[in-house]
Amino acid sequence: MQSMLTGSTNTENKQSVSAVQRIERGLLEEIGAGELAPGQRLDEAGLASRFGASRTPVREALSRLTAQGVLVQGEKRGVFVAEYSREQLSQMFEAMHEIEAACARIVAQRLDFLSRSEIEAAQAGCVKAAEAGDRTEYLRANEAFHQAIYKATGNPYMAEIASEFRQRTGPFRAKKFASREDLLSSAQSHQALLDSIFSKDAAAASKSMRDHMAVSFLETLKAN
Amino acid sequence: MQSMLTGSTNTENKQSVSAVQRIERGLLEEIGAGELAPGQRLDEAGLASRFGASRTPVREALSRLTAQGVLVQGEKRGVFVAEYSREQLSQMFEAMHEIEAACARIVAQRLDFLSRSEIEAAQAGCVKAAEAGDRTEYLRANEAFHQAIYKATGNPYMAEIASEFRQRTGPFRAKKFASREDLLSSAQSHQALLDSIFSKDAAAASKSMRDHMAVSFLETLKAN
DNA sequence: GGATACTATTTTGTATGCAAATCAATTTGT
DNA sequence: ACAAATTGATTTGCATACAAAATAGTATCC
Repeated sequence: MQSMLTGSTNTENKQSVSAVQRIERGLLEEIGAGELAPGQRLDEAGLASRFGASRTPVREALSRLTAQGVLVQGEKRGVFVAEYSREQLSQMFEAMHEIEAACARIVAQRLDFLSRSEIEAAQAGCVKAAEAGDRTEYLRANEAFHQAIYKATGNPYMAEIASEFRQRTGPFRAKKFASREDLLSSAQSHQALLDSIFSKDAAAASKSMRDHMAVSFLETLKAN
Repeated sequence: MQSMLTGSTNTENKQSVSAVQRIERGLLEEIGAGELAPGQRLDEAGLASRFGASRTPVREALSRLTAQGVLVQGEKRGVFVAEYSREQLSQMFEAMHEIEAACARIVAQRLDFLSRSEIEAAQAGCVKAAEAGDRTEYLRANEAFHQAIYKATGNPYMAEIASEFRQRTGPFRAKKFASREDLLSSAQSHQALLDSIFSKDAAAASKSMRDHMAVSFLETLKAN
């Protein structure tokens, strides 16, 4: 009778996402999408009612996101969506720069067939979105592209920190890509990077990624 | 009258550390010192009574440390001190490798007088501890040395992730340095690195750091 | 004797309540 | 009229309580 309620099918059970996880994911999504702007204050009670939970899980989620650097604790009161000065943005991008370049170097040295397919598929998605001029779709495809590269390092820790920085800079990068030309240009830059990687030239791969990131940084600065 | 009690002098007020912070720091310290070994299970209630607090702040601290990767959630029940297989250790060190090398490269390009003094002071501490054969002191000095380099990058985010990896690998690296020779050798390796950095040779600095880290990794593997 | 089912205990996740801290606003004094 | 102070309203941090989940232990049945 209540067996239907107590849990979904045992096979493939998605381990009944805890409220904390729901809230954490939800917030990340909203921040990533720019719905919660940098500098915005987050009210515990408000979030609690909005997510249909009590303050306790909200608190835990905020805590974790703060530890990840997505949120910051204000001087006195309140938790805020992390907001970075231009100097901080610049420093953050420098760090991203280094990490992404390291990823590219590693991938160039260690690429296997499966990863190559995945990366190529992701790039195909980027090209398609760029040609269609679909900005939203390109943002998603671009994300997948970079994630594919991280994954191809075969090193979950590299992937982890790279993803973390991506998340932290996400709200700022989200303002990029004003025109269809920007999308096409970005996709082209991807292709240059892939050429280096697929030719297993670690130094060239690293440099291509640096170039790509440098452009990305400039665009981001312009947009913020 | 009570002005003495309500707060220490308003200048330099240490903003009355919250219980969460006390617990978080305490756990980090114990883990770093190896008192809490990798794989050890952490009991919420136990920690609560041990730190003289309730489960709520303990929970928050555990949550944050989990987000930082210092702790991991077990399959079903319990939070554990992160424990890494040899493969995972290897991957973690590879990531550290890359980050530390990037730091060295940046520092070589950007070294200012103050940072140089700080690094040299830290290195002096390492040499002194090594010559004295004081392992405990060397571990501390070595930590200070690496932190000085991170700081010298002028990039808090690079410093942050580098520190994070240092923290995560800390319990494993702590088993290194069996003999006085090991200490001296490590200090010598530092010196080579500094020579590269001070000569502003970014490529050489990066390579020196890689060499240093490679040795560190091998020693760590042997000890674990 | 071994396996399965049922109960009990430990443990986690969430809710609520309360006290201390911070911010805002009104009032008071000069 | 403006600065300082006091009061009032949010809001945070922590503690406790309770319910659901999971493991361990026990008993029962074959």
